[in-house]
Amino acid sequence: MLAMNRQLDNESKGASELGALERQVVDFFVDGVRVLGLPRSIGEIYGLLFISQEPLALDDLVLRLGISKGSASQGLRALKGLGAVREAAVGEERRTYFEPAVELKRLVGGFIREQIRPHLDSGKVKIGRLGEAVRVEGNPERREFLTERLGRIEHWMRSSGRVLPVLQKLLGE
Amino acid sequence: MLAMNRQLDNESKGASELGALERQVVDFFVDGVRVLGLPRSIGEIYGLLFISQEPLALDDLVLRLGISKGSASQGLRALKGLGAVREAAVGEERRTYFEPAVELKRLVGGFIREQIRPHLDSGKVKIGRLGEAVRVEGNPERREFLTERLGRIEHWMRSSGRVLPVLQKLLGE
DNA sequence: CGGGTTGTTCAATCTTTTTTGAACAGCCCG
DNA sequence: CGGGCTGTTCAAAAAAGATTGAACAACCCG
Repeated sequence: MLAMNRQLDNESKGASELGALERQVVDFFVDGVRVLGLPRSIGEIYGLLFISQEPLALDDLVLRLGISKGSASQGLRALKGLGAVREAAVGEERRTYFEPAVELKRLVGGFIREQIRPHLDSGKVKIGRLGEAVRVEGNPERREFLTERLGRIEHWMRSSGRVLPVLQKLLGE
Repeated sequence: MLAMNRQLDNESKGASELGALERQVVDFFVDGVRVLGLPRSIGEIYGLLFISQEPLALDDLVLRLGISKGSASQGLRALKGLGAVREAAVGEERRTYFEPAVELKRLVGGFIREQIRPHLDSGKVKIGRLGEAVRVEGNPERREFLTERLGRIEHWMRSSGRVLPVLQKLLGE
């Protein structure tokens, strides 16, 4: 019944549309996440949560952003995985409400953990395999060159690995 | 005529195909640039240059990677813009040859300059405009909330701006 | 149970981005 | 000039990626 009132309100009063300010904030985050290689819907969801004073449920996102239930569900999952969104403790309702994590440290940490680390790690594996290939290279001059280049990549990866924690620390303030 | 010989050679001897090791390195970079949100062809081009002892010309890339002249041209332009590739001084030939920049510092610097900075800057502009919208918000409680959130974004952006130079320095070794 | 509500999954569809290739601009040299 | 290279541009095609929506699982409560 409560839910129905909410729905009717939204339909009739146009509360489902975003205000100008909300639109701007959402767009800001859409741009933001694009830089990070994440899909638009994720930026929209996070943006709306970010500018909402109250936690929102999946249906709110669907209604106000005009996206599908599927997108909202997947977007929320991804955001939870990144630690960018968490479930909010809201009254006795059955549905779950979400609120944004707003500490830069946490956001950056989640992104590094989910998006950067895995790539660094799989990269290390690939480079390891490459080492084999280089060792069996016949031509000594070529082998020396390859060794140098490969060593350089390894060095890059080590540097990157060392930099990430520093990054997190610096952004933690 | 020379060019024709080259082509015949490539067709007949298969010199145009990548060896196993080259293929692996190219794939490694394809993955790498994808993380950065750059297209596959750019990873291929940089990867092949990286593992080649000699500088390569546009036609070499087309031939060996099996990509179109258009892709090679655009990819090289982007890589030049990033400072990831430079023209190599090669004998008296008319065509221009390219070699990779292999210093992490330079690569990261170029990426920050071309991809990150512009987004940070345009973000700042957008947030500035948002400030206006917040100041005219009628409801004081809402206005206070918005001010807090907006301040948080501004703080994020300042932190990010401060971190970039540190990043570059750390990766410079 | 059974109907209502909340949320998930995934094949099909739509959108966006990348690649292609043909036309062309510029240059060099006979 | 004119023909042969080298490289660029950009509209069209292809590929990659995101979104939709309908089917379905899981729960809750009378």
